[in-house]
Amino acid sequence: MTQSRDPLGHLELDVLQYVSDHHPISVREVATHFAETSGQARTTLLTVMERLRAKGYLKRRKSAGLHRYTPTIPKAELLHRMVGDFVEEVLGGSISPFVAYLARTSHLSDDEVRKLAQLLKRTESREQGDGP
Amino acid sequence: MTQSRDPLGHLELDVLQYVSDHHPISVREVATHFAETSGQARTTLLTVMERLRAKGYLKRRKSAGLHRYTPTIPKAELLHRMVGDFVEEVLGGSISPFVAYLARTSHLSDDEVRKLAQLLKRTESREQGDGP
DNA sequence: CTAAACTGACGATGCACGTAGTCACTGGAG
DNA sequence: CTCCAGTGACTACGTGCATCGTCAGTTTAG
Repeated sequence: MTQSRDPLGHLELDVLQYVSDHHPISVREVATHFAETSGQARTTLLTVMERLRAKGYLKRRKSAGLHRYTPTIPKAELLHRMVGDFVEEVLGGSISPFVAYLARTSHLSDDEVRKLAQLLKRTESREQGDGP
Repeated sequence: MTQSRDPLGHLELDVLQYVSDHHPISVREVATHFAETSGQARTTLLTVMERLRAKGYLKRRKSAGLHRYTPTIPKAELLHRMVGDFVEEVLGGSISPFVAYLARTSHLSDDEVRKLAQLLKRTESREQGDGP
């Protein structure tokens, strides 16, 4: 059962994803990246990463005088959780809005939408998950 | 282009959706509902609804001594936006995680996943939207 | 070994949201 | 007309997240 998880803020999420794509990684490296792209200070990233660690999303290991961070769960799992949380909290457990979204953004034909809906029908109101 | 929108908090979202499903509706009615389900005070809902109005998600009209609220955009549009924002901000514009999610939660077969992925292929990296 | 550079723990500020109380206003009951 | 219940504007506070500065401890360059 979708165990309760600490929600993530926007930056926290970005950082977590970046770490997921580059682990193991040091605060400095993450900070450098975000300084260049969004302009935050090193300590901001340090704070965020520590929060992420406190929330259980990251772990770290001291090596050569500094800490290397790695995610506690693989990225695929992370994305899965986030999608699941979104479906659950925002869409109220229904994926229909997704089908509609996909239909619109990808300009599917009525027939394609029908096929898609049918393919996904069993998913409705059937939350479960997490293989090892 | 997905114009910038004020983000919504959890309660704001719930309220907006409830209003979307019951408009036009008064604060009292909304408050009664949330008082029963989640226990908030009337003024809390009033505050939230006014914030929602300030953000442009709701409008109101005085009628028979009180205000009736209605959404400024239809629910389908709202959901579409939220899904779009989620895909954009959290998934970085890629819907692949969704396909993976659907595949896992609905236990699609490899073949079904293949079909689904194919069906949605054109959507990848193709953000657009919003009719007038 | 000493000093410069780097690292991380803490503390502080600002804003958004959830939460709700107070108080003035108003429309309808008598 | 008067008074009460309902309504809404304002104000306020706690918490969470984004943001950094400071400062002390640790490495590493000379």
